[in-house]
Amino acid sequence: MEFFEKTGKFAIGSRLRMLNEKISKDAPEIYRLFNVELQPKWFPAFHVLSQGEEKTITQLAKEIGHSHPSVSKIITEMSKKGLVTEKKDEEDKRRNIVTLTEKGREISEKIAFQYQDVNATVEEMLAQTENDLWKALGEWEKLLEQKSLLERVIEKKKERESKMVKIVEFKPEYKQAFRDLNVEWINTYFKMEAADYKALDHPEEYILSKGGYIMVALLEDVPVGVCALIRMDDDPDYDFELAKMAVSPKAQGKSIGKLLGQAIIEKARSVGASKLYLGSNSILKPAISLYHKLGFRMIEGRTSPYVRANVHMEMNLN
Amino acid sequence: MEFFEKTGKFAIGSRLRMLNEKISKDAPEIYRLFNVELQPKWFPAFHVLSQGEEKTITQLAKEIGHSHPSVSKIITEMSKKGLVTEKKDEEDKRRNIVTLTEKGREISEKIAFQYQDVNATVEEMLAQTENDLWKALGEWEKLLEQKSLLERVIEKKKERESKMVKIVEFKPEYKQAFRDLNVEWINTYFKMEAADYKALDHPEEYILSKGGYIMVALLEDVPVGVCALIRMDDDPDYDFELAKMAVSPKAQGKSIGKLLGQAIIEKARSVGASKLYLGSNSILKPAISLYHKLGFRMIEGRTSPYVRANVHMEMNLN
DNA sequence: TTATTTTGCGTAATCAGTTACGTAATTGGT
DNA sequence: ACCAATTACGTAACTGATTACGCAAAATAA
Repeated sequence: MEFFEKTGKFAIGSRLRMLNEKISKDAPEIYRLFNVELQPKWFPAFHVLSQGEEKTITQLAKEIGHSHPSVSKIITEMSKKGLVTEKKDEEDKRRNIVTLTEKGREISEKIAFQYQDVNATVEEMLAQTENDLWKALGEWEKLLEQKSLLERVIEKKKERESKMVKIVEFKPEYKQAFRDLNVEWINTYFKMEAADYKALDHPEEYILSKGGYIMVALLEDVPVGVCALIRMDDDPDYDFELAKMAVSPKAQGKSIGKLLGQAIIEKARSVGASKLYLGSNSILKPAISLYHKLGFRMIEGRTSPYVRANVHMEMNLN
Repeated sequence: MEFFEKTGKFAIGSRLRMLNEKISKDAPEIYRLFNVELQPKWFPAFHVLSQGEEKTITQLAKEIGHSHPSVSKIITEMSKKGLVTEKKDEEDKRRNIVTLTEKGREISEKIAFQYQDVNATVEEMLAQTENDLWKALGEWEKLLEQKSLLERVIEKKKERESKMVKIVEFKPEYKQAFRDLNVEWINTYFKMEAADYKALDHPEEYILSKGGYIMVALLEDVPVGVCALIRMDDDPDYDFELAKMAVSPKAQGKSIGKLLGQAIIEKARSVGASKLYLGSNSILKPAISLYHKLGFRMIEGRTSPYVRANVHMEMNLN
């Protein structure tokens, strides 16, 4: 299919489907060729049963990787053709125990040649190709077991998007964004406090001029996240408080908080700080989890000028 | 899936289907993740249209490798969502010309990132495997284009079965089979003639004792085909007539005729014959085609003791 | 022991594709 | 110039799978 060469890997699902279709279109003919009165779709269940043991519907479903209603239907069909018998389990009356009949066993012998020839054909085809389809399928099954395609795509998306985010130092033109982004999230969870207004309305005066820092995350040159490092003159244990971290809800899911956090910690380190403090609230689970990832640890028995702070964390920079 | 390791290559169809299923289960989520209001099944048609040109239903179907009713449905659905417009071709009023709308074009821009991320994800997965699934799929498509799975299996079957056929010299115990196999086919197409009875009822007397030969094809020690080499004393041009070739209808499709023919020609050669004759009838197309394959050429203007012979062939053994 | 949860499995609805078929328009052969 | 064959495409029926749902039996918890 030329189409696939043009669309690229995006269409791998379609491609699998179409190859499967080409192959399974021949399947009924092949059964007819060998005079085996079996529908191709019966094969997986039939094959498991022909190993000799009796099985329940759900056991079969699990082994062949189908849904149980699918197996249920298949077994009813085979039962009608006299290939299997169903009987209720005496001990557990919900169970439907399926066994191959005499006729079923005869067919399973007859199918051996077909099995052998098809296998040999496929092996021959595999030998004629450079890339082993069979092994490749196995490898993909394993990869997808470890992590689904969706999860992988989510990661890729984040990776790309976080590459588009730039972290820069505060400039006067970001003053409005610094205020707005913070006001937005504070108001969704809490109420603005006096200390908030001071710092957010006058960042130069209350943060920067006192030796603090503000970093801004830009997405396509638009500020979408901010974070501040505020000098702590009142407590000699700490150099800075990490505060005023806010990310626009529109830019969520791009690891912007993480990037900002990493950048601001790097900044603290570069100016010689050795210990940081931060106050947060226990209802902000994702934020606290982020702080943990950045290297902060919980501490007990501190107070903060903010009413909303009921969780206290610190981080050593050495 | 452990199941596939147990069943072997026979289940390659199932395996393709299941991998496809795992992948396509994630597809709608991925579209949602990127905020693209497109159904996964629309993608192939959508992608072709987003290349810019307008297309008819059948053109689309051919390009994406679906049936036209499938495309027809997909286009109606997309049309309802305002992604495409349909309009009748003025020149050929049967044609339904499909174009992307403004909204469709917007989505096609939005999808670019999704496309890019999914592609990158798949590439990454391919890089993590030893056997390249993508290339393998391409190779299989090519192989199946050249020769379908069914054709390949038929060949394999013949190959195996012809290995089970043994060609042996005549023994008295095969006398009945020699007669029955010939009577059966002669009576289905023609009527038995006097010359037939002579040779078939008394092969020792009329064939072997005059320096002729009979070969028998055995399938699991049961005679399923016979063929004779009859001395031609009346015509100095030829050493033998190849005659009385008969294969049981139950054993058709196993190249038994070919094996018998090759064996008897080999026999003729080994006893120093240099030219063979045979007479047949023009309605026996497969037989004549077999004689051609064995090396016989048509000749004109001969007669034969058999009424049914209206085709005459010969073969040089040098 | 009794109430709740889990399990086994059958039925119904849905889904994404297919083949079969019918109709109308166009093309081609005589 | 006309009749037959071919083409475009929509509708309907079918297919092989799935998810959703519900009931009864068994297992578990209170």
